[in-house]
Order: sequence, then structure tokens, then C-alpha cells
Amino acid sequence: MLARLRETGLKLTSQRLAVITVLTGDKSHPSAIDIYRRAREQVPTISLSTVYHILAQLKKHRLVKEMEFDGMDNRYDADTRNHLNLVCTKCGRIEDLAAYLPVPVEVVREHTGFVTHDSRIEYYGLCSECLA
Amino acid sequence: MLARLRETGLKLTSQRLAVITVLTGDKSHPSAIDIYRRAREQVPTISLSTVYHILAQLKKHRLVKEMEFDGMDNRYDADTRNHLNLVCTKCGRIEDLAAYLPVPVEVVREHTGFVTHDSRIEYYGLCSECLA
DNA sequence: ATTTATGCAAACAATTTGCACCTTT
DNA sequence: AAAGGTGCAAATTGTTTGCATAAAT
Repeated sequence: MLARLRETGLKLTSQRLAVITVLTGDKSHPSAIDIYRRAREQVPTISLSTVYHILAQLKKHRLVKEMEFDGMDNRYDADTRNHLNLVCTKCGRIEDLAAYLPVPVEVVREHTGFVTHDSRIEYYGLCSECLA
Repeated sequence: MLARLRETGLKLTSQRLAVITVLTGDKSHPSAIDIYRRAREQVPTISLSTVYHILAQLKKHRLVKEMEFDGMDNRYDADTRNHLNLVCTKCGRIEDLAAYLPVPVEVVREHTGFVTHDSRIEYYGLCSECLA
């Protein structure tokens, strides 16, 4: 990740390092506020505005993926591959189910003429913990 | 649709009728503003606030489905069944591809413990018109 | 030295809410 | 009459933007 950052020409500041550390060590799809709170443990002076600035840069260089979910803050993921997101509508937890496309892009194109290069697949329900 | 409305006990005002007419006669997944503009053709005095009020009621009674898409206003759909949305990232058009679930709910539960009751499946790309 | 990043404060914009008046039942 | 709906205006809130200062190259 740091190598990819260097390629982009972005400067390696302590704030950026903190945000990247949080993102790569966290598969829970954190929101900007989540990232801000965790990054503050490493860099107490970091501002939420800076987190947004950094996320915008990383998004632009495709190092993170931003996702909108109904009724939640936007979430960020360092895994930019397509995958199936499982969203718990009770606790907001988001888990992944492998990294595959259930419907091949070719099938989509044959049926609709759409040429797709990205997908978002979400199932809503309750995770095992919230069921118990 | 009107029968289902009567079941809920909601009153049949001219504003509500206009919003429902727009929603049922439109498979393009319109936004609140879109609906507002079209409803105004039937009821020129309707306000955007009222459209939001009405959409909230219809949502509550599950007569419409609200969807968030990255970087767009929320969209509304009178077809509340699960289906695969094809989103054109150029023109914002949203088309449907049949009404099926690529991954059965049972498979999801076996692998993850999640019990899902709703899904959102989206592919991003260009529609045939934008490709040309 | 030059370029880029930070962080404060203000702006933004879609949506929600409070409420007085009006319409349907 | 009673219940609920409408529409104006104000509040809300996550996110974006402007900009002066600070830090990395």
C-alpha cells in the first residue's frame, strides 16, 4: 500500500500514514468518523476534515473504495475488488462473502447491452450475533 | 396500488394520487425531485416537502422502495421486489435485469450465518446508448 | 525553495422536522 | 366532528470547499 502511495506522488505525512494503517488493518468497512476516531489514537491532532481530504485523495488514486449504504454514513474499504457485501440492518456490520461476481459481465451485456466495469451487490439481513 | 393504499388507511388526496401515478407509470427509478416535477404537472401546487412526506408514508407501508446510489439523489421504485439494477455511471439511467437472486439466501446463510431478507445488487457501467 | 497537506471555519445540499392551516373521511 | 395531510420555513447532518499556516520533498 505504501509502495502504491509512493507511485501516486502523494506525500507520506503522519496523518496519511494513520488513515492508511486504520484502513488496511480493518475489514469492517469503517465510516469517515470511525477512521477519524481510530486515527486519533496514533495522531491525536488529526482533524475530521483532514480524514475527508485524505480519503478523497485515496479515492482519486483508487486505493480505497467508497460505498453508500441506505441510512448509514458512507463506508470505506481498502479492498477495491468487487465482492458481495452482507449488511446487518441491526448493528450496521458489513461482512464480505468471497470476491466473485454471481452474474458474469458477458451475460449482463448479452441481455441488456450494458458494458459493466464495476458492481455492487448487497444482501440485507441479520448477522449471526444479532440473531442470537 | 390504490387498493393497497386503501388497506393502509392512508387518505386519497390529489397530491398522493399524483405521486402514485408518477411512480407506477415510471420504471426509471425517479428521485424525489423528479417525482416532484412530474407530479406538479397534475397538481401544480404540490410542494417538494409534501412529496417527501408522501414517500415516507409509502416507504413505511412498503409500497415503494428507496435506494441510495453513489453520488446521486435517492431513487424510488414502485417495484419492491428484489432485482438486479444496472446503473449507467454516465447518464444515471437505471435499468433492471429480471427479478432474481443470483445467490440463494440459503447459500448465504450456510457460509456466513447471515439471515438475509433483502438484497441490493448493482453493476456499474455504460448503457448501450452511452456506448455509441 | 517548491510543492503539497493540514485543519479551522464556513458553505452545501438532500432530507427531515415542527407546526398552523386545510382536506378527506 | 375527528383524523390525518399539506406546505412553508427552519433544522439537521454528512460531506465539501476556501484558505492561511505548516510540513514534506
